[in-house]
Amino acid sequence: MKAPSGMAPSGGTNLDYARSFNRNVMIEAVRLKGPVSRAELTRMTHLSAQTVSNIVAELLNAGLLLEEGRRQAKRGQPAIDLVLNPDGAATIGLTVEQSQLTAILVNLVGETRARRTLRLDRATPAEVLPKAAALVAELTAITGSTPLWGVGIAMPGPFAVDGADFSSPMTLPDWGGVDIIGAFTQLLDLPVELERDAAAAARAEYLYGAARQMQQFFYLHFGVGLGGAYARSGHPLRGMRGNAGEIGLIPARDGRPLEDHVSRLALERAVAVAGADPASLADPSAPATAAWIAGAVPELRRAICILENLFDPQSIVLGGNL
Amino acid sequence: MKAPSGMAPSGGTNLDYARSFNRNVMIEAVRLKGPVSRAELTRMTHLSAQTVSNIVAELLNAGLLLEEGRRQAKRGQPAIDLVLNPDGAATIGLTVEQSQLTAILVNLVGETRARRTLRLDRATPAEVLPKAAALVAELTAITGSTPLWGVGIAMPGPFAVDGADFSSPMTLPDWGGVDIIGAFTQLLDLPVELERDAAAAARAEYLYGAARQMQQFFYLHFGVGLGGAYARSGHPLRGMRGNAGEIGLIPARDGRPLEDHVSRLALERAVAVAGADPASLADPSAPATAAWIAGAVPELRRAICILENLFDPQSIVLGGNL
DNA sequence: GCATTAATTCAATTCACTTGATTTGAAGAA
DNA sequence: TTCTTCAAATCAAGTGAATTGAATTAATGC
Repeated sequence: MKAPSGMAPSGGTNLDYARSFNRNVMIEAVRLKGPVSRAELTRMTHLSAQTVSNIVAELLNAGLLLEEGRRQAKRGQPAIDLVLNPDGAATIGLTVEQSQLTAILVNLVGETRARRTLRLDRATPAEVLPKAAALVAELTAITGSTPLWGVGIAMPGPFAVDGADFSSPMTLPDWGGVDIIGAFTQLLDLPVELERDAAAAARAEYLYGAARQMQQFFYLHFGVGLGGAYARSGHPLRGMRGNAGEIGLIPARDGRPLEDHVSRLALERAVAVAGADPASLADPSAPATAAWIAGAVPELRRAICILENLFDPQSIVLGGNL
Repeated sequence: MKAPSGMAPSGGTNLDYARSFNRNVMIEAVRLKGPVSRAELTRMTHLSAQTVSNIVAELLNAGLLLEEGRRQAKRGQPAIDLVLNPDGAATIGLTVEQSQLTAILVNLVGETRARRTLRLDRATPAEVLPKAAALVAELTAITGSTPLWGVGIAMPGPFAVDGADFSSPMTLPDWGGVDIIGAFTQLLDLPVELERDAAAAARAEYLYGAARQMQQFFYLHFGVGLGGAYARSGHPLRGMRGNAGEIGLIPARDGRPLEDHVSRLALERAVAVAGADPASLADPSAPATAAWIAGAVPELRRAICILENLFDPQSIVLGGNL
């Protein structure tokens, strides 16, 4: 076993890699296609029946799969349905925001088993890293004997780019030259993945939400700002610096960032300027809100047209809190 | 050997697939990194030295690689440089345009060894398919004993979409419901790949042109219209229907497609409207041309800004004939 | 009860890659 | 010249993930 786990960018395959690859394929297949039999997995993966049988036995033994009784068949031996064991493994999701830090413990079917939040004075590395370690330790303690696969970190985008004046009001300060993945990996001693908030949300939609089974889609994330991510087979397009999909920063018709027109921050600002009651934000019939919507919709429509042409996605999925 | 060549969308791996995968990796490595030694390939691919040695022997034997003499080293046994055998294999590129059909025979280092062109009355399947078969047969005859890997077909984008009114002046008529790849595969009895013209051009830039070694880039294709493609590891993003990257169709500030402002067709139209000499098209100091440029540049700048934010590419590569 | 059908498993085999030891070819030192 | 050092490349044996082909299991339908 010489190859690093994962696989080098342009590296070759070996038996070890093929092995773990096929285990992943199998787990993914069960996750996506609900209850399936070994025979169905054989047809889906193009592996031999024997191989599927062996791998399934292994995964059952590891507690990742469960047998769910036989199906009523027409002819032949009835199939045995297999499902994911919801608590066969867990992952931790860590969300870093401007003024708070959230950690959730998620099981294999996307259920949140625990949640912890801490307020932050300012989301600097010095403040975030130790607090994150504490939260992760706390959640790890809960897992007990169920294996913990790793930690997924979501941070507001776009990521700062050294040298370039490439930022938005959403970008976290003080993370400029930091090797974020490296820092967290060393700190937590667990596999770590890092995504922009919108990309992380897109993955969640693919795994457990509206975009399940969607081969490819663009996810529009209405948060405080406006983010987005294109995902194929559940993997968000990252781009050179992890900033692909930042639709909030594309120029609107007036040349300002789209985010200035279509986002919660924009709505809040519009309502404040109109001198309206901040409580009326969510009320589409309030005059200030209605006026804002009238202005935002055409901009959004234009943006969606751009997305359709540049990504040709199967679907555009909307999410966030707006 | 049960798995189909290539690999099923979500299929598993087996020894056969790993084998061909590693051969591909090796060829790609030699192609990209110029002359390399077996030892360097070992480090690049993370395979064992023995495996690399075996595969290289195989590829030398197949005539795909050549040994290029020893290198002057400092210590240790000097390395033997390996390079691609330019004529170890060939591929055919087939370009379908509105009124002509072009086939080129390309060797492993991207040199065109032969070119054939036919005029078309109209690029319908009934007219294109037999003529394409004739051209391919003609070029195949030239190859002699060098293996022919397959045919890459480039067609103007966007591809027609059934039902939707999703087309541009560039789209070929009459190809609506046609299974293009299937038709050509059956006709030519060779592996066939199909891309939009811009995507095909992007692949060429990656393989032999300005984007060599570029992990990811957006390619802007100035043809008659305006096309584009985002490519990662040389593979263009295809989208749901192969139409991803169609930047010519995104709305400009006035709501019309960008292509109406930035393209050769737009320039021709502008010059014609101004009543200027069509020959002055290429002269940037001609008044009509200069006026057109002044209008097109800001639109193009906006588009590039959109690309930067949506794809976060390493670079934007320009190509085409403008 | 017996043939039929399909899912699953048993037993033996295959083969791409790895490991560990060895050989090869050159530079540098005695 | 001869020996040592170093790195590249190869030889020979072994590993293990997957495959193949035959056998087993569990239901339906006659």
